[in-house]
Amino acid sequence: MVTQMDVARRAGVGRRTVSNVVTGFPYVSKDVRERVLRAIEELGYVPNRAAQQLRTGRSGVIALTVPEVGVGYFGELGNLVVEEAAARGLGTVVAQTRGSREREITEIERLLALQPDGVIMSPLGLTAEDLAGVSARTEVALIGEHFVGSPIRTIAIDNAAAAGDIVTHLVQSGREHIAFLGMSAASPNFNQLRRRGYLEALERHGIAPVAAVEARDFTSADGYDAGAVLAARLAEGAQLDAVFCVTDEVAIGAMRALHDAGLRVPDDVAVAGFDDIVEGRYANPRLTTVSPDKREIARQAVAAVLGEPADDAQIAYRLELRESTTGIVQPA
Amino acid sequence: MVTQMDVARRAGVGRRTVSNVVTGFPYVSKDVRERVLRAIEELGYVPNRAAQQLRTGRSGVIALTVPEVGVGYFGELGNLVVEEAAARGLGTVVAQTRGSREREITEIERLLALQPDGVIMSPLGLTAEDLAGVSARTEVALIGEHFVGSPIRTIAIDNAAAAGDIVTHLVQSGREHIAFLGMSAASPNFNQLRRRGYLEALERHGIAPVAAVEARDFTSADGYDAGAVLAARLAEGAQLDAVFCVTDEVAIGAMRALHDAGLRVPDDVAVAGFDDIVEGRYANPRLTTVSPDKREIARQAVAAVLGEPADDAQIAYRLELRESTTGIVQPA
DNA sequence: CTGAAAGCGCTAACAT
DNA sequence: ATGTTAGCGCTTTCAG
Repeated sequence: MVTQMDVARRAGVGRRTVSNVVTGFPYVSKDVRERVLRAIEELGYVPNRAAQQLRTGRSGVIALTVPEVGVGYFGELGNLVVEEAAARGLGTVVAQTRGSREREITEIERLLALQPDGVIMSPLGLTAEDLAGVSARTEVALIGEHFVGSPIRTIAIDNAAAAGDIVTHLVQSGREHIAFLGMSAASPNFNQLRRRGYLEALERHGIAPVAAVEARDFTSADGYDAGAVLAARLAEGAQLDAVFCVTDEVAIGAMRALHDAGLRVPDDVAVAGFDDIVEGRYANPRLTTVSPDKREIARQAVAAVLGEPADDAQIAYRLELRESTTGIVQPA
Repeated sequence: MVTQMDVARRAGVGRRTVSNVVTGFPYVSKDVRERVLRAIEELGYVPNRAAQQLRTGRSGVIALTVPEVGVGYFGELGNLVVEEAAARGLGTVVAQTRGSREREITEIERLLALQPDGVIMSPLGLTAEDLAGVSARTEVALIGEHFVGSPIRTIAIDNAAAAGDIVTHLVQSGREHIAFLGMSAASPNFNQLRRRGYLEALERHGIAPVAAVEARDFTSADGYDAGAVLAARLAEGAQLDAVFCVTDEVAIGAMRALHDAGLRVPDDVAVAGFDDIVEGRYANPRLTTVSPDKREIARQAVAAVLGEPADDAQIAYRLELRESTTGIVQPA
């Protein structure tokens, strides 16, 4: 193994200087820095993480749990977190929890065993108590939804407000029979917030909600099934001209079901989603959705978990009004 | 932070003794061991990984790259590797490569930055040269397919032989027009091996291959599309009574397409897959497949990457003859 | 069976 | 701007 000392000898400098170069300490003459860099290159020196960690007390690794890795909203967010961490010279270890409390707990334990500097979570099944237990052991930041009453730092948009905005958009485009397509009351918090935003917005506009259609979960398949139910009700004469889906994936499934039932989106039924996943941008028709500033969420989550002072409490979002509600095709 | 010294003081023993207890050194009196354990418990002592690593030179972490995590064959295998490693007290960091060489390289770099004790890979796009580069930097074991001409330790079944066995099963159940459904020649090695096994078996039985149908990739969607092509050919009068699919996922998609086209499996067309993923066991009809001993693959891969002496070179497999080729329903 | 002590490779306080 | 040095927490040789 090549050590700092070897590099120092090769470059004809002190060990301290090598450390300075490696850690980016400013006061090193250009000439010396280059000599050191060359020696590092020639020797193939790689700093020993264990030694760094022992010395600094930081492992340079953060942990991340998401329900699904590499797919949909959390997949995109996860990649951004990994990128953001990498940009700060941090490694990221990721675990996929599938949203069940049990798996969330076992995966967290696995991650904690690696003694990361902090963990970013998108818990779906964990209780406030579980979270308190974890945050007693390491730095924690939550993304995606606020845990009511939890003191843990949380990075999220205002889900209810965003849901309200998109419902308002539907109303203003002349829709009058707007259904919510999501999970039931006993669902993750974000689902409830989005549903509440939907209900409150309708109330503000003096419009009665259409009987809700329940999705089992948040996959496209669930959206498809629920969309099929919706189509059947329409065929039976129910009034319906718009659907607000709890996530883009559900919306994409629902659009497919409506299409299969011979309905046109948005001519017969407008469809809106939430999260702005890439699949929605390339769906046919392109999906109207709420677009949270994911990069900013990732940035703040990493900052939060490193104990950096809080930025803004709330993350920005904007409406992406696309073909599935407007009928207007725009380039992706 | 609670250190070994704290525990030693609390238990009224030397530091060495604490270390002995923690590392499972045998010669510690039962009495002392219990005192130490109690002190550890009371103080909430957790050994510092960085210090351990610095001392022993081992990080206690292995890395794993798979094309997809948590889904299908590699998902199941990945979970088994994680389990196997955990049983040995090792952590596992996993990266998903999606099978492209580019992603494989970036993900490997990310993992290597964590300085794991070794890496287990299922490379799909890497060249032998890439692999040599990685194995120069750390212990490497390959799973899933043999890289021809690579000296790197590989854990795999005999893909060609297994493919031959399953084709022989099809022939012996009276099928005469057997198609291969997989990728083209310019495909990952395992695809080529399975295809070759198929061709050689047919030749042995004196049966001409049916014009191959090409799948774009190894997803169920690809299988569905290819299956639809097959169904169309059949409708046009082509001779076909069996399909051997390169993977279970492709087979499941193909079965769905055949079903949608009004064909019965296995009455009209028998379908066989490869890998024995759980979805196949619950598919309708249940899928005949080659079942590699995944647990053993995981075990040997972990052993190999830790530099333990080689076990058996070749992993066992067996044929799972199920409804999709036999017509006989058996409990899953 | 247990204690003393060396030292893994690195960073940072201190000195120059 | 660069050199000297202590010590992070642990495992392990060497003595007892």
